[in-house]
Amino acid sequence: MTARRRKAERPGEILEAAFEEFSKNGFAATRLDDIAARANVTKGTIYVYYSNKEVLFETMVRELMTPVIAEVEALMAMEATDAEAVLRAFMKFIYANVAADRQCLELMRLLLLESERFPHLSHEHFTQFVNPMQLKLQDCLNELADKGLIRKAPALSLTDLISGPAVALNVWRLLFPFAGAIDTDEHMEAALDLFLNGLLPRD
Amino acid sequence: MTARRRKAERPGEILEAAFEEFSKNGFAATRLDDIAARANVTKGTIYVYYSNKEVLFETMVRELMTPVIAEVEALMAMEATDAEAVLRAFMKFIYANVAADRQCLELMRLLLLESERFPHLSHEHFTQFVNPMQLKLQDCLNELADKGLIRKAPALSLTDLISGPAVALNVWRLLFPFAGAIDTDEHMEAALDLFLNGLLPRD
DNA sequence: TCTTATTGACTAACTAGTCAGTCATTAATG
DNA sequence: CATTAATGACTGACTAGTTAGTCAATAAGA
Repeated sequence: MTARRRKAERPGEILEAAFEEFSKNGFAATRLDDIAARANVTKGTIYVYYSNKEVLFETMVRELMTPVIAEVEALMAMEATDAEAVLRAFMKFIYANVAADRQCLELMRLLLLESERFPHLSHEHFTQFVNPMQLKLQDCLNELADKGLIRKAPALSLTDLISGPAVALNVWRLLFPFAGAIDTDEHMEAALDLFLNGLLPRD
Repeated sequence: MTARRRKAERPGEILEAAFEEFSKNGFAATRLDDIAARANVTKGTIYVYYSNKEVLFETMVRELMTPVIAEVEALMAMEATDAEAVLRAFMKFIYANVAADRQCLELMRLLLLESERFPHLSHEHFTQFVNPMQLKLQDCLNELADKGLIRKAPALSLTDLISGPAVALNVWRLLFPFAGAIDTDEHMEAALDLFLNGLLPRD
């Protein structure tokens, strides 16, 4: 491995190690020496690439947020012609970006955890990801309701209900990792069916 | 204020202060001196009542959990004779214990936050509160389905979907306190209607 | 040889936990 | 009732340990 190659890879390796350590212990309880050890460097090296602990943390969290934000664009093309299709697309998107892998999981934990120290991180996440999606979903639901394709239910004004199952699944996994694994697709299909048809019998 | 009266009130005052500081900064980033200052004592006094920082934290969290656990008993008497009544009772209970006040809110944040350092706390919360409730809800849903009062939907095997809205509301408030306030009752009624009737039009 | 990534020993600051001492209150004594 | 002794809640200065951040020295590649 040449020195140049190492230099190109170091920042990523350090971010990876930082993710593991920060998501295990949170910002304050994580030692830079531990991150360094996990990345197979020493603390000094970290300071070559990141000016301090806070910058390292923020960079790491932003790294987690990037792929999420990129996908929002695609969703904006959605047309409200079929209730199930719209709902399925949104829920797929939400599950994929909230409850899909450990990185999503830990992103939420970190945002919750450090919202006091890094308030602008959750604010960014809101303006770049959550809010645009909610607004688009609101539009679609309104349009579907106007066309008579869905009921004019009180839930229509609370779009967060649609993302509820994915968020709750995430929290469940974070809080109770010892409880059995839940299949993400099954969870989503169940939620979708519940939202479309409700529990009361249909004739 | 006599010395004896002070002695009776100190532990509670310290717990109160500990709640404020810990929920603001988490375990590691909270200074005992700050807790002491908030409780209008000095650090030494804290050690008169609590043997160390971890014990103080655990005592404080358990204090938050007690009222929640006490209420579970009442729910166990529920009979599955009416779908809406059952669902409303459960959701009322869940919203009341998950999203009602700041203490519920912060309890969840703290459990999420410190699940690595204090795993037995979330485990306790699970066995004493979450799991009993889920089992009871499962029973009720099964019975309602057997009686034909609700559809045999896939959601029936995923009882966490029912608590989803309350959990999601909680997360929403923790993550995005800057977003406008959401009325808890309205939220619950919307969720209830969504769960019972679904979005698709009914004839 | 020269450049540059990396090291690791160092410091400066911070904080959990300790403990000898203070002082207001209460109880005992004359 | 007045004085003294005992109590125990509380203090705050101190120690010991930890960790973010620095920088002169080193080693490895070009």
